[in-house]
Amino acid sequence: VLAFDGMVLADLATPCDLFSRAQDATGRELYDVRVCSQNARVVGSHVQLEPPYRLDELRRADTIIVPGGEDPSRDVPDVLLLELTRAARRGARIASVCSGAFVLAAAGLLDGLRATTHWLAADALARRYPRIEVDANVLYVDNGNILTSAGAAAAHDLCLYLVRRDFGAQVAAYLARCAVMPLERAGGQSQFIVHRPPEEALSLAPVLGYIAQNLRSDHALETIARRAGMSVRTLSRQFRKEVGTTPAAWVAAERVRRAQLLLETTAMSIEQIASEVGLGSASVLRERFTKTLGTTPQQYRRVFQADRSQGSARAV
DNA sequence: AAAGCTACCCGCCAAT
DNA sequence: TGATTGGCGGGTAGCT
Repeated sequence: VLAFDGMVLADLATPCDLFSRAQDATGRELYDVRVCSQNARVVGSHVQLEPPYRLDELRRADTIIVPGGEDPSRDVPDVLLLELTRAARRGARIASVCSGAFVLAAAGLLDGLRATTHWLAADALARRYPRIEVDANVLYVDNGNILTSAGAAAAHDLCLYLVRRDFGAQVAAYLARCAVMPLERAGGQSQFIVHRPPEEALSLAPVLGYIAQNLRSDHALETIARRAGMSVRTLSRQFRKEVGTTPAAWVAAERVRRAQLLLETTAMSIEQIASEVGLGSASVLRERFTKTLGTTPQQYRRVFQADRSQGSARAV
């Protein structure tokens, strides 16, 4: 994990905490986390740090995490960019958090790739580096060895994703539980972007509420449109504008989210839950579940319920 | 797992 | 003239 003057503390701390807490079934630590910096002392706006490693550590790292800087327009030292490009050339995995994408961009690592950053900085990134395809809607983007993620909390999502990639959903799910985080958040950044003033944003709220209350029943696009008092086409557009997704996608996500809740808090059978959330059968639930969360319902339940019965001896 | 089919999404355009 | 709406249809994601 790279530290540099002016970095955002949380962007640095989150990967450190999450990765170092990752362990397999036998309790073995899965990552060797090292914080490195150019100089012995790093100045943040609230703390001064003395990271134990220097930049040459970047030559050994399998994965390099680059935090965001408080001022993205501030130039990072050339030597740092040099080490990053060098690391990229030898095939190291490099991931940025928040405005750390600007550092990767400055090193030329994002040219021609899809990337994300904090939604407030997305325009600036796109303007400054036209060769990057900036997507402000997602929490993170995976290009294989080059990854970028959105604002501070998305560091959680990114790290959990990496752990899942490296060691599987079980390990990641345990970590998520420790951090009191969902394994995967649906909806991307767009759910946090304010699309319009609050009063107006309410226009779809009653319909959304109704659907959430009646998940069991069928929610065809046309039915929703009628309930909202607008045409199908207009509903689709309004939905995109206010909610950030499409109606069908939102309903589907809502069903899975409710299923998660029921798995965590009840002893209902998978079949019962499927019908409760409006999914045709247990197999449909299963498929939707693995597709969006990367775990099976049973696994999810086991992991999240085990926590309750054990107490939280290992929790934070 | 494969396949057919339905419903959805979204670009486009005309109407308001 | 610009903004919004509603309908159409092709391509397709997802359900049975």
